[in-house]
Amino acid sequence: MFVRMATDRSPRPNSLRDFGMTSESNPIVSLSEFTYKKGTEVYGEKEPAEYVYQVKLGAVRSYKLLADGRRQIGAFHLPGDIFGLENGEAHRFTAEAIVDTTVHLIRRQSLELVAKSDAMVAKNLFGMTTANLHHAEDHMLLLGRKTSLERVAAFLLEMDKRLTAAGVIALPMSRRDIADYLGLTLETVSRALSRLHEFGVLGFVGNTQRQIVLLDRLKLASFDLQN
Amino acid sequence: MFVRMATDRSPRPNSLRDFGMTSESNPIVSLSEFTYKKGTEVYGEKEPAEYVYQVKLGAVRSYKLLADGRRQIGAFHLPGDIFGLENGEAHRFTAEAIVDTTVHLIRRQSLELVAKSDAMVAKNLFGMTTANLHHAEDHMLLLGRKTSLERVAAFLLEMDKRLTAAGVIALPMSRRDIADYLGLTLETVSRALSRLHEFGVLGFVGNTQRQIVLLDRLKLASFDLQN
DNA sequence: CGGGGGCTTGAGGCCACTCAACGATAGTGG
DNA sequence: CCACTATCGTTGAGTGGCCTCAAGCCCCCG
Repeated sequence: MFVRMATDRSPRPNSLRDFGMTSESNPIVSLSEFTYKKGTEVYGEKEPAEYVYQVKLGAVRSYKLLADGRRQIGAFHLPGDIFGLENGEAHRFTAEAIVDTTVHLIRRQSLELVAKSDAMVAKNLFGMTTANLHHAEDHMLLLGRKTSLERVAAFLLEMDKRLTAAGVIALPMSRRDIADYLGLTLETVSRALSRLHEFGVLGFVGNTQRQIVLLDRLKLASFDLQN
Repeated sequence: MFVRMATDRSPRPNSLRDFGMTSESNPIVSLSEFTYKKGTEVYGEKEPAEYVYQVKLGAVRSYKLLADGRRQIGAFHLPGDIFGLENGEAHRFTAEAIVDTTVHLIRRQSLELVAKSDAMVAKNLFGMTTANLHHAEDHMLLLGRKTSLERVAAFLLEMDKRLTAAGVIALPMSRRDIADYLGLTLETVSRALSRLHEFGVLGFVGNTQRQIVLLDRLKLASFDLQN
């Protein structure tokens, strides 16, 4: 953890805008870039939260483990997403790169410093925490009360919104990751996808099973009972 | 909803301290008191969030429903707890009084006004949202990966921390409420409690099944695999 | 071209759910 | 104060949805 290779200083910290900063307003805040190899840890649960991250390219999973190895993924972080933002001292999840992933990172300390004087930044940090809360609240409903088919349908709809390009959902994560996100086993996820395929709701692109095209978004949505 | 009887103005708004205000610093903010009868709705999901609430006496459940009636309770609010705090415009859950419940309520508008000028208050609001997020994160792990026995054990340990008086856990909620909180059925909850009783981990007080005494807290904790 | 990881599919098992009966309790109204 | 009723909780029997275990295929990658 925290084994970091040479990083290049980003000359134009454009994604500071996501915290509510323009490049002119706060040229003090340093923004670094770093690439994690597939499967490596970005930070561990209960480690001190020193940085906040934004995915530039790739994908990250945030998860908790039980003592016997059972895993619950709380969220996937995709390009543009900010993760690792904590209010307390330590991280609440372990974060791992699902594929080779490039992130922007910013010292938490400097971010807090700016937030103290810039209300706009503080408001944006609050908004991000709120968004995380909303996602967790919706996910509790899924984990507590939805069937396997409903969970997988909901997952596809979420991914469709978040990472579809050219009509194709290019999933970066494995069936096991999906299963641990949805509170299922990988076999159950696979079966649910097969069923949706049979129903003509989705199709697979090429030879890989990670590229999915939604053929009938409306029908898919009907499998995920909304609240 | 929002059928409100005569409320008496509280002369000493002592619980404003929970937002980081002393009674001297902000005598402007009005704090009302109101009592909801058992089973009545405090607010509904997607209703505009006009007030923030603090439980003075009683208990409240916050839940989401699926279209077919499946229910997921996200949290129980017990005396001292603040609930209904939203960043967005609308409530994310429906809130109902589990038993006759007295709350303090404060206009959201006035709270936001104070937060704008008082950093301490703003920080406390942020902290409350963070606490809610942490609870939801832990609950995702429970709902996604724990067995029925582990869930019930975790529930008892949570309630033990939050509402034990004189060594007795006086549960305000029914088995159905517990089940909908834990993502189980009421029968499964009942069976789990019976098993824990057989194991000598807990006992029931009196004739009611809502008063529980923990006989072996350590053994109970061993049933809930920690992460 | 061999090895390994990822995915699918099948067979069987088990844990939690469903359905049902029953007792106890609390609330209601005569 | 006592039926009457509704609600709550427990327990049993049986079912079923998801899990477990296993085999086999495909693809990637050395």
